Order: sequence, then C-alpha cells, then structure tokens
Amino acid sequence: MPDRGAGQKPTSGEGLLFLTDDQLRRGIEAMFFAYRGFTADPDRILQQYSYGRAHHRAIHFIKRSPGNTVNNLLDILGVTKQSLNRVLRALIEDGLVESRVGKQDRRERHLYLTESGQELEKELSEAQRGRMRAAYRDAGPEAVAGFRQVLEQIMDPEMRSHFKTFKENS
Amino acid sequence: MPDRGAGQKPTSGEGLLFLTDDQLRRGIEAMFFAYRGFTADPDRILQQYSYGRAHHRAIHFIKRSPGNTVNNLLDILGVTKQSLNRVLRALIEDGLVESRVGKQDRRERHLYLTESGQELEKELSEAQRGRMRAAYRDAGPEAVAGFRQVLEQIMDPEMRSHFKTFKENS
DNA sequence: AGTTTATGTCAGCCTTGTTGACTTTCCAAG
DNA sequence: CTTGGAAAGTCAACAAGGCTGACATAAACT
Repeated sequence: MPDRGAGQKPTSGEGLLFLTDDQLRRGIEAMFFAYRGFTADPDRILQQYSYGRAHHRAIHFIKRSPGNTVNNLLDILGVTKQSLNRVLRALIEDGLVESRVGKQDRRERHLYLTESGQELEKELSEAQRGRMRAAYRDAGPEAVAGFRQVLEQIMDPEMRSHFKTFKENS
Repeated sequence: MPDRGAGQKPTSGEGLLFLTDDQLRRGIEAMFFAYRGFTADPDRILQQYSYGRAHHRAIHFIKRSPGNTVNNLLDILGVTKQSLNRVLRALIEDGLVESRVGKQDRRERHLYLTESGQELEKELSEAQRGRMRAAYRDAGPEAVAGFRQVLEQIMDPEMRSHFKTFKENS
C-alpha cells in the first residue's frame, strides 16, 4: 500500500506527524468503529420497543429542548419532514410524545415528552451515557477536552452553531 | 430539565466535573453532529456514482488491507454476507473491485481494488481526509491524541482489537 | 464418504431516507 | 377582509441498506 503522496511534506522538521495521511486514516477508522459502539447499546434497547435510531434521535432532542417546534427539530436532525413525521406520528400514537398547538402561532406544534416518553428517554440515555462515562473515565479529562475539540471541528459549521446554542441553553 | 440524578456524586471535591451527565450529553451530541460532517463529503461524491456509504466502507477496507477475504471483511464491517454481497457484486460488476480465488484455500475469495477502484477510493478518502486534516490542524496534536484515545474507549472490545491490528499492519 | 466452511444467491421484510403533489390551518400584509 | 405564503400534515412511490431464512456449490477437513 504505497500512496504516501498527499498531505505529507515534512514541512519543517517538527511535529506535524499527526497530520500524515496515515494518522488521518486512523482517525477515520476510529470514528467508524467508535460510532458503531456509540449506537450499539441504545439500538439494543430500541429493538425491544420496535423503534429505530430515528426514534431515539427525536426523543433525545425533544428531551433536550422541550417545546421545540417541528421545524426546529427538522433543522437539527437534518432530515425531511416526511421522514420525521413518520417517526413522530408513531411516538405520538404510542403516547411517548405530546404535540401541543402553539399559543402565539397556532400553526406551530410544540413537542414534549410524556411520562412514558421520559421513561424511555432515560433508559436510552443512561445506556448511552454508561459507555461514554466509562470511556471518559479511562481516557481522562484532557483527552476528553481534545475529543470534544476535534469533534466540534469535524462538524459542518451550521451544526456547530446548533451545538453551541445547545451548550448555552443548558 | 431536572434529572441530575445518575452519575453525579461529587465523589471528592476534585475535578470529576467532566463526568457529569451534562458533559456526557454534550459528548453524545458532539458525536452525532460530527459523524454527520464526517460522512458528508464522501456522501456527496458517492451520489454522483450512485453508490452509498456501504460501498464506501467496502472500498475503504479493501484498500486498507488488499487481499482480504470476504469473511474477514464481513467481520470488520459487522453486516451480514447478504448485505455485503449486494454491495460487492455491484463493485465487481462495475470493475472497481477484483475477487481472486485463494491459492491455498480455493474456497476463499481475496479482494483487491482495480485501477478505477483505486481512483474512486482516492477521491473519497481525499475528501474525507481534507475535513479531518483541517480539524486536526485546528485542534492541535494533544487534542488529536485525546480524540483518538476516547474513540478507542467507546468502541466495542472486538472492534478495538480490529482497530489495533490495523495499526500494527501499517 | 460425510461434515464443515466459505461463498454466493434468491426472496422477502423492515427502517429510514428521498421526491413530489396536495390539503388544511392560520398569521400577517395589502 | 381578503389573500399570499408559511407551517404542518398526509399520501404515494421509491431507493439504500440493514435483516432473516433457505438453498447451492465448491473445497477442505476428518
């Protein structure tokens, strides 16, 4: 496997070795394998309720900012309204999510988790946090800071702003 | 949004603040948003060839260790053979991947990228590396080390061993 | 000779994404 | 007060890419 061409250049004798194509490739594979682990535990739980990852994402972000409109959620999740609607309809029918007509603008629907919605959310997020907590603990606070820093750079700028908005909200 | 119950405990007055549920939630959302960015550029390219992410993954890992058997690839990708086969068949028909009968064990098929396979791989990986390189550069080497460390902890152990095996191979 | 292994393939199902077309509701500007 | 357009919901159709189950073949192993 040759192909050492691209971003190599020993620009100056110093420590830019972390920018070699090989290092980047490792980062890419790490993202791939880690994301699988990241979703594995919630996926197992969701299966028992015959829900999918899409339901988890909706539940997460409704819990995250209750009262959000559908349009807002659409923006965050980056899917079409038809796609979200299918998921949302199931969650509403099953009594996990409540959709309230807006007071100022009555076209808008504001989304909230019901009691049982909160329960499922807790089950899912506790499973996911469990793994994250173990990873964080093993890696230590400096590693975690780096982790978050790199992830933030990988995001699309719009998503970065979503992410940052969330931060402030908390 | 209360729910501060779970992993909190100010165990000792010191700096375990990075293990709070809130910090974990931020890490979780960072993973979600970052993964979207991570796949965005290759996805755009793949669309032009009417391929999907599954094709990208296959191409990546064939490039990564040429001559690998189908079974091996199955293990790494964590999908069923039927699922992989569909993707592999397309890539072989389109002349991007070559499948050679094993010499010792003639039941095995060993997979290689053809010339055009290499070309697409290069286009895809350069796009993906571009974003990663920018992220790495902005975050700096210490952050990158932490990033990789945390990701490795998030993986399932089997995947971690896959990942480490790859490291040594390079 | 019989069993196991590696691979491929057919058929069918599910989730979750997409587009496009259309309706209903309802705010707000003319 | 009417009308334009935004927000939301719905229907239909489709595609990618997961899955299971059943079965076929060739080769290797015992």
